[in-house]
Amino acid sequence: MVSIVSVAKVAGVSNKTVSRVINGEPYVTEETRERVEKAIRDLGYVPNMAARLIRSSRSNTFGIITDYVSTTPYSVDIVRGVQDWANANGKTILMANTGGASEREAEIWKMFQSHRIDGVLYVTMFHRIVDPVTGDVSIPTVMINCRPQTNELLPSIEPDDYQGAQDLTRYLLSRGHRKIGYIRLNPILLGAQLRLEAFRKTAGDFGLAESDLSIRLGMEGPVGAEKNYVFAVATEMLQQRDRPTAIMSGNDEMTIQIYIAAMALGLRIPEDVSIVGFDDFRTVSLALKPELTTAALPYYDLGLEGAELLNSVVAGSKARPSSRVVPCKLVERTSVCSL
Amino acid sequence: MVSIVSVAKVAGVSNKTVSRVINGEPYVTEETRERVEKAIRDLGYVPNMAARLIRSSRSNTFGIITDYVSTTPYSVDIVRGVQDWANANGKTILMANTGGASEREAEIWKMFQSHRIDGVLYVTMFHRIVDPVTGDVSIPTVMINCRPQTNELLPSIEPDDYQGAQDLTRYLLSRGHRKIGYIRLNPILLGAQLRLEAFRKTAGDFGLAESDLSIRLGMEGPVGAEKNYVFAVATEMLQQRDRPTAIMSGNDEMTIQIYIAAMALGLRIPEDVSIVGFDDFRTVSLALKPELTTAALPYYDLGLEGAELLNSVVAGSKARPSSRVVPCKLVERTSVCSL
DNA sequence: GAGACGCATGACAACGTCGACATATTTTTA
DNA sequence: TAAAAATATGTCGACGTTGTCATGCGTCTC
Repeated sequence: MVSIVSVAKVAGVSNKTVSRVINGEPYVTEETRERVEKAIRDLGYVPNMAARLIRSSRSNTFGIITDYVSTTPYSVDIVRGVQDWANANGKTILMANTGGASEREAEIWKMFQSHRIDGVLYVTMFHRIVDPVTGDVSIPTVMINCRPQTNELLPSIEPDDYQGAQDLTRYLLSRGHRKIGYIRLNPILLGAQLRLEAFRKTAGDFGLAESDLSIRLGMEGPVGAEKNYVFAVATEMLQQRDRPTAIMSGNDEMTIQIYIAAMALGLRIPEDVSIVGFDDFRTVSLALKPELTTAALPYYDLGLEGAELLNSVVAGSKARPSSRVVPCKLVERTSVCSL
Repeated sequence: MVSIVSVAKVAGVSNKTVSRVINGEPYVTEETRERVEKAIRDLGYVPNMAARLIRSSRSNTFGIITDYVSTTPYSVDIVRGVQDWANANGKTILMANTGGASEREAEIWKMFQSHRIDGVLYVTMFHRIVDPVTGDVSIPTVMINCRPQTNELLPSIEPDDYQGAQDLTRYLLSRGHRKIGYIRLNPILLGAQLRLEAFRKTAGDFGLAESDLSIRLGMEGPVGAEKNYVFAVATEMLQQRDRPTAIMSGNDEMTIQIYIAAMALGLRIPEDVSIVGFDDFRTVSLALKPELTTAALPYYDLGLEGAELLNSVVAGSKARPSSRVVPCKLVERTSVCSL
């Protein structure tokens, strides 16, 4: 493998001078710089990060530790956000995935440490409360899409589920809907509670009675092996004499079943029932006809800002706000009509 | 940072002995071994990979380079497969994502080289023909879900789209369907051609005439900005007097629109139209009611086997078959009826 | 014209680990 | 019981890089 020494030999300078050129340090004549650069090109020299790390003990690498990538397609965008940030800022990304196993998690932290990672992004695929199992390894960490339970507060970045659901509820209210159904997400998800709470509160504040709200559970059970009641629940809800004029759904995925339930009953969307989702999972929200009005979860931004935040934590700026929340954006399409 | 030297000092042995313990080498008394292990635990020592690499020039790291992770939720499972393999075999994974930009791609190869990566997994999110832009960097490489165009044959692993579509077609034929509609994937995808070809050939061999097949284009245009005709095309197809009794869809995602089109016309699935998808993208295939019969793309296995193959390439076993194909599995659910 | 200064370069050590080789101790063998 | 072999441990240097310090040379200042 071609090293700094071979470059130095070819360029007829000391290896330190080559190092200077590589790192753009001052005090190198234009002429030597060119000679060195030519030698680098000719030999196809590429600096060895490992050697660099060993000297400087800064790896310029962040680790991402995720729970269930890809069992769920949702929040992969977080990872993309992180990668784009890393790319733009010359950092490298080491990725590992627990699959939900906590033994595995401790191993990963150890592995990260053995690579002398500068910081860790702890990413969950569902918005939830978790405690990282670090196995007595301590590396600067930022939590994305989740929040630590214990008080050893790690900084975190989360989506604003509450505000998203609030916006959607207000949107429905502003279109004149007064009887609204709500099909709940799996309650083990933090978003489920926040969204429901926002719905209840907003509708209540507006003046709707509990009886105007038809709230039903759509899913429950452990992640990856949920029981799914959505279709049945939606069918039931829409068969009521006094059926809601709009249904709000825990997420976009669930709206597929709501659409189908409605259509099977001969109801038109949105003329007979309006439907809104949550997430803006475009594979679904754009495939449904009429296209789905929903609240976009800011996954990509979560990743981007999480990396940024981690970077500042690593750089030593402390006294950071412990938790930051990123708003959801209402995406208006055509699944809601005005009454 | 605690190093092998500090451990040696605490345990009262030479650093070489510590090294021996860490690497499980023979010729260490049980007693010293225990003393060293205790010191390691007490100090929380973790070996420094960078230093190891610098000595042995084996990084034990694979790089994954992907095009569009997460613009599309499909093939993230490939990545999971790779990660699981890496995990089981003590390898580390460095991930980078081009976003489709080839300048970026060359940078990534350079970055990989600077980390002295052992091998690269070149992963595309759609089955297609590509030429890696390595920028004169050469590292052992395996292509997953794609195949190189030029003759500088890199080993590759691909899904068997042809066989998958063949199985689905046979399945429909065996249920008595004799007029079958087909809504095509975006033709820029390799899978689109293979699947269509298999459909045509299988139906033809069975004895169906071209006129029994109603083949229409569902999508076209550049990835990420496709034009989507599926809903319109499906509606049209189902309004024909002589409409097909079954529709085969380019992928599962498209079937959402087909379901909705059918239901909007008052047709029942599967009594009035049978529908099959492709991919087994479970967010869709399980959410649809009736649940979708489809062919599962072996993404996870692609990743697993790709990593395995790369490993053997790196280890120097050459003369490998240049391209391996992994079969798709037919997943029977309830969206098809027998006539 | 002598010291001070700025620039350009080089020599060398050190980072953490492990391979090659050396040495010390014990066990086996003839 | 001496020589040979096996076991246990240590010394030292090298991997590729960069930080520290030293050196050489030209220019400026008083």
